[in-house]
Amino acid sequence: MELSDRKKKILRAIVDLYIRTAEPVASKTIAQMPDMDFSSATIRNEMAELTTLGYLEQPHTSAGRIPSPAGYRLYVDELMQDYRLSTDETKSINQAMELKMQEVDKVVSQVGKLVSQMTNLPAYAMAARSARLTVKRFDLILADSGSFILVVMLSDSSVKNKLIRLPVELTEADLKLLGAVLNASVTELTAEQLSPELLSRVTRSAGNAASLVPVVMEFVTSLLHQERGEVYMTGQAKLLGQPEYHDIDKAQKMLSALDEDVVSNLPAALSPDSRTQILVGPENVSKELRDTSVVMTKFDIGDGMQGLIGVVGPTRMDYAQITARLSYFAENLSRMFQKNQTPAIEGLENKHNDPEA
Amino acid sequence: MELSDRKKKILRAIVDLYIRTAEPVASKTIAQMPDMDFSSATIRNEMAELTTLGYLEQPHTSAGRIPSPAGYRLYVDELMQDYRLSTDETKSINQAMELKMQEVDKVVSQVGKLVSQMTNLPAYAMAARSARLTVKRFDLILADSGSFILVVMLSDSSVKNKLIRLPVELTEADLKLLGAVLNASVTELTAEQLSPELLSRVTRSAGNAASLVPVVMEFVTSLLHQERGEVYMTGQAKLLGQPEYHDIDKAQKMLSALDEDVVSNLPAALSPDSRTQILVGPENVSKELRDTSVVMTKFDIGDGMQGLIGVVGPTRMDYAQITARLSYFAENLSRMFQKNQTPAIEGLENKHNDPEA
DNA sequence: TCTTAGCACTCTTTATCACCGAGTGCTAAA
DNA sequence: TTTAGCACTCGGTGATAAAGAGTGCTAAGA
Repeated sequence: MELSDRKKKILRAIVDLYIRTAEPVASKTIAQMPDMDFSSATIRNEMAELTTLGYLEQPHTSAGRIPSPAGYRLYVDELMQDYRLSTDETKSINQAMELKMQEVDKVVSQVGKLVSQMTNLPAYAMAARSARLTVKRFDLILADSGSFILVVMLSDSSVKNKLIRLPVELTEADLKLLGAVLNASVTELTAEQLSPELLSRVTRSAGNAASLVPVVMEFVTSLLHQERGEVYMTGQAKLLGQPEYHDIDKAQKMLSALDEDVVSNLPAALSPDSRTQILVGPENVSKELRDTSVVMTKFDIGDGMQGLIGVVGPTRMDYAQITARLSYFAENLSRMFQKNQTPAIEGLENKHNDPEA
Repeated sequence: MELSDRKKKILRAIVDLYIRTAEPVASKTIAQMPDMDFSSATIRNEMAELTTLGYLEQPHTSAGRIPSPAGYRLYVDELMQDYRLSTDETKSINQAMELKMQEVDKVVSQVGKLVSQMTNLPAYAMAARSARLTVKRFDLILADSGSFILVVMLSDSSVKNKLIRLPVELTEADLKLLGAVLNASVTELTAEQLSPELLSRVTRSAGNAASLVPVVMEFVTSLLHQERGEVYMTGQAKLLGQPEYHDIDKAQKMLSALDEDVVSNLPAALSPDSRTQILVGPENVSKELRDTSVVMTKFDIGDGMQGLIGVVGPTRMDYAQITARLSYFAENLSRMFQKNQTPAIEGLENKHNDPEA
């Protein structure tokens, strides 16, 4: 059932106000607002109905109303007004980005910090690899005594390497053969296309270097499969400033959940189609976080890679503003990475020499 | 002035108890302890003296005593009894390590999480490179159209690489020459030994590839200089469980300080000689953290690299236990890395393709 | 001279109670 | 359908009292 325009107007006013004040909103307060041409009694009646419809809640009899999760949902979907960034804001965002992005090594963690600063909320950032990732090219360099360096260039132009010890004595020619075979058979394949059948075919063609094939292929598989890197989370303390977390117990539950659940479950919640997504309260990944919401958005890093930034805050957060800032930030990032052309993020996954290698 | 044995005994008892209960300790409570053969009145007198000497504090007239920072200092330096890990504890630590360390990519962040779990306190972890780091070997691989991959093997056996675009057309032979020059002149040198004079010498010998030398050298310099990687911090929520942070304001100040100061200032506070270090309250890096202490310890990763793990907690933390666990953990880690021989941590610094490269 | 029992004093904590004010729901009138 | 009016509910505040914990000091005892 569709709400009347007046109900919507009132609901929007209530959510707007509650977001600003964090206090239950009274009918009188609404009635006094400039373009509300009804008495408080009328508003009261409407509020009573909105309550039975499930869009508002009442902490106790003699308090005002606060939005319910359903109320927020309706608000973010239909009611809220677009927030336009002021030029001051865009300027300060741009400045901060230029300043911080110099430390290019740590783009992802820096991005997180910036977002947190900008929104005054805890933020997380991560980079995710797409399933389309393939190997573009292999190189094998004979290093000193008994080991070689495997250099793998990926389709996103990042380069990974691994030092591998030789189980048997091999000549440079053996390695060259292996390299040729790999470049012929294993390039341009996505993770899914790596079959056991392929493995045995490569092994057969690899001559003396056959014993190396499993190690190499395992490395490749791990590179292509690894879909996300480290998740960075900062600014948790910012939450404690919000009135909903003045109750220490809640604050703690909340922060623990942030540490554990959010970080591991969020990426899964990201729908493939929309860029920006808002998870309100109970729609959230963890039940602990009933009064916590998440706003997240994607940005492009380069071929085959995407980044994810998001903030976590009380359900009563300024969705319009936060969403606007986050999107602006993401657009800027995408542009930066596009301009740099060579994909700037690399080493998001740390390469590694396994003990058994 | 040296304290009498009895004063020390009483002080120790008070600190021990306060660490357990977080409540001011009363004379009567001490007097009732098994091997205290004095009346509460006697204890009271001693406590009064310990207070004037600055080892104890009194929240208000009719409360018991709590240790002052000086009291804690004395306690950790002289009074506290070694905590011996039970076999249960060592077993569970070992298990956790085996389990978690499989995700070898993320050793450092995993280490942090583990330490936090083990101590039930916020923990941080980072890896630091020593100044002794040198380049062991260069390789240059001509990649596709107009770019090549620079592969650098460092003295800690980690391998770094960078994709560099060619400003001019170069042949494989040109690159080979450059590689030979680099391997002859720039290997085995620490960051300090890289001089401008060296740069020009290399440039002169590099033939057609001379224009590449600055880019290459800049990369090398950045690798050798970069003394520490990302600092990982987890488990902040654990602090909120501690009674000293039931005051939200304090909690927030504390957590903000953790985000900013600790992470950036801690490494500086690490003395080169001792392995484990305890910073009590005001000795701390940030003034905000008067009632917060830090315990940190180092572990060896491999030639030229060290790791740092630490926990942050209320001044009233169980130093003996925490120190014991941390040390055990660090020893285990050192052993792990030693066994693996090829240094397992790599990619702590993310390699990167600069836009201008 | 050192120890200890006893007691007055201080200060915090907790409970109780009354009161105020904010806000609602309902009724009746416009 | 809207609105004015009013009774009712309930949380918040502040004052007061009572209880409890612990100390410091004094004076007696070893």
